[in-house]
Amino acid sequence: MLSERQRMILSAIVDDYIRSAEPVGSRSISKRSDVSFSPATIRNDMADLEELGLLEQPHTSAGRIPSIKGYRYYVDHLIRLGGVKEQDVKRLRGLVAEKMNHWEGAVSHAATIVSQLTNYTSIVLGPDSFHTSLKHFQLLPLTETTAVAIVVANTGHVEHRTITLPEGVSMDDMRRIASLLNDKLTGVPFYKVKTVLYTEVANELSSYIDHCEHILTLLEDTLKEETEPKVYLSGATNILTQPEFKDVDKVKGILDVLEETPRLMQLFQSLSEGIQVRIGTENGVEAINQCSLVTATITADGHLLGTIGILGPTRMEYGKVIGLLDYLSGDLTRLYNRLYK
Amino acid sequence: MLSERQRMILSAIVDDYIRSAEPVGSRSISKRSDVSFSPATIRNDMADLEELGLLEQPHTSAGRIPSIKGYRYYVDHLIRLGGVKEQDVKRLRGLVAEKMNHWEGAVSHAATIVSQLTNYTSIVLGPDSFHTSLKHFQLLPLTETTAVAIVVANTGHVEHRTITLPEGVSMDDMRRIASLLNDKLTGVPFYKVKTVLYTEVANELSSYIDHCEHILTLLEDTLKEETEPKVYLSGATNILTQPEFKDVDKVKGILDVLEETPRLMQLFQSLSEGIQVRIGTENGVEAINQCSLVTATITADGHLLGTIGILGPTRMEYGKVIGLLDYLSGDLTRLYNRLYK
DNA sequence: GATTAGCACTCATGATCGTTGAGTGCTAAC
DNA sequence: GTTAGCACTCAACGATCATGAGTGCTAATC
Repeated sequence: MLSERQRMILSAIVDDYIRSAEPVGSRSISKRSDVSFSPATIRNDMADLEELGLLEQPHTSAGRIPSIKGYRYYVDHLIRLGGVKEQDVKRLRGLVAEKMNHWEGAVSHAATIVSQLTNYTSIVLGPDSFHTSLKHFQLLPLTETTAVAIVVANTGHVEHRTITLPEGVSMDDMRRIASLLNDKLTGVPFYKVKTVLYTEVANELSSYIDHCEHILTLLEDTLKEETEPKVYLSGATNILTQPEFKDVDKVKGILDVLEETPRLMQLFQSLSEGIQVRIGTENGVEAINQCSLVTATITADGHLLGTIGILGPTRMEYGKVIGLLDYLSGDLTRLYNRLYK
Repeated sequence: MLSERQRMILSAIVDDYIRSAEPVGSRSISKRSDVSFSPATIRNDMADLEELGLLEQPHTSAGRIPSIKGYRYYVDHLIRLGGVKEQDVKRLRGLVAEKMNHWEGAVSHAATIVSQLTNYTSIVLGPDSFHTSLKHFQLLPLTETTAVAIVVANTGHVEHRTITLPEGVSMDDMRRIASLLNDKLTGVPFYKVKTVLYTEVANELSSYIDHCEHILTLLEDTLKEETEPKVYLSGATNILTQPEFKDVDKVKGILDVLEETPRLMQLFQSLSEGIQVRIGTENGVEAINQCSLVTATITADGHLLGTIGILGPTRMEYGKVIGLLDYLSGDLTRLYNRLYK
């Protein structure tokens, strides 16, 4: 149980440290206009807060900085959400503007804008395979033995792949296969596609084609890429402007995670709906122990359409970021409804 | 005119500096087993080489490092091309392997492998609009008022975009437009598409549809994306392992260029065929004054199919990199021929 | 005339050491 | 419970100095 004054002090220390990136001393807090206690009083409370694990001291004669637990308390109990600035609203308006008729474009554009407005890194995930289904499958011949397979999802996302026809399978065969796939698979969610492929489709296919397995593997491969959500990244280098990341080696680890999509996806595992904040080690990824990730899900009638994440130092402007994400996720939901309803 | 000994000394300094990243002194050269001159002699030559602008001295009592002009001379006259190592060949083999039947996949995979083998950053450009043509155009309805436009290039590259139908234009109209486009545009190189669109297509279109201009702009927009070559980047963070880039601010500038595709493309302007080396300021881009870029074009019967670039510090292992690119561009050309001939 | 040994000189690097000042914890007074 | 006072701590900074790698020059040697 924290006293009112302790809460105020913790809040002040977090705010100050977020601004300055330097340990905060008792004197500088007592000087604030809204504070009427002497440094000594504040020191006592600071010692208590440190005992509770909410503050840390880099060394004996330095001020205090928030611990991860301290940030957590701040985010859960003390934070004041930042409104979105007038000028920022204007830029975001563009996303739902009349001319924007391209979901993927809007989403990736959102990533860019958010990273610019916050000066952090933004990571945006497209819809996952649980909530997208196959809309259309098509084969376009390129040469006599190659063709482009095109997979369209109900979100308008398109994935493609060049395939080489197996020996003994003609382009005509493939055309028939394509139309069979459209019959059987249209409307099927992607996570079920594999099952349907190996039951219903396999059955019919085996009746008039021999090299069944080979073709099925080929098709499965082609459809698999759709299963993984698309990732849009923006402002990856913003982390370099933060004073606590002046050290190249620290930064390397973080940028490496950003560069490898699978490791990046790991960060987004087991997120619940709405806005979520993960501070430092809470992320469970060694390399970004010193970063926080704020995520917001975009949903329309129960469907997860995507996730927006903002990655910055633990010393992140949580209030501003959460406010922005809250606003943005609403905007994107509206856009989605306009496009696909 | 450099004497034989001066050439040998320059070569030794470049080699040593590439390895160690530290200024090279006269003594360390004279110690090499293949050198039989005293440090004093070497010092005299070093002074001459410095006068010629081929070497530089960080400060009076330090050894010499190559200047940009020095690297240039080295690359043009002294370099010994590195063969490709057995184990590296094995990894590259995978690219042309039977199972690899996907040009874009191979190209992006090549980028990854090269960046790993060299520890530099690799940048791979897909075919540009001068050498690709439209293979197929298709519209797939998503909802009543939206559709996915899919553009397939003769390389197998696919670009897509969700469009909202203009008022008063039915899905049937669009279907007719799509079939008209396929008639008129199939086989047309992308750089000519815009012209054809506004002459031949516009003519016929206006005869049975009113809102002609709006639709044309929409189509032009859709096709435009294909005009810009795709960029694959890999190993962007490798630059962080170089000792001369321990400074975060230096690195930020470089990574920023890599993050923004248009600025990245600027680097590839006006490249001639074959392998080309651009050292430091020769790149003409402020932020990467301290980097070198080695590029190789991939061509098949006169068509530019792509470009592979390797970006590293000016202190780059030119011999190894050039050898690797030479090998790789041959491999990719073979792959292309197998896939599309 | 080219090469080399010898030597004085330069200068970045790194260690040592005292100074400074921000900040703390404790005690005693308010 | 709050605060003034004070001794104490310690990172950061700057000054000073030793070290040594490397140079340029001169004079001797091949």
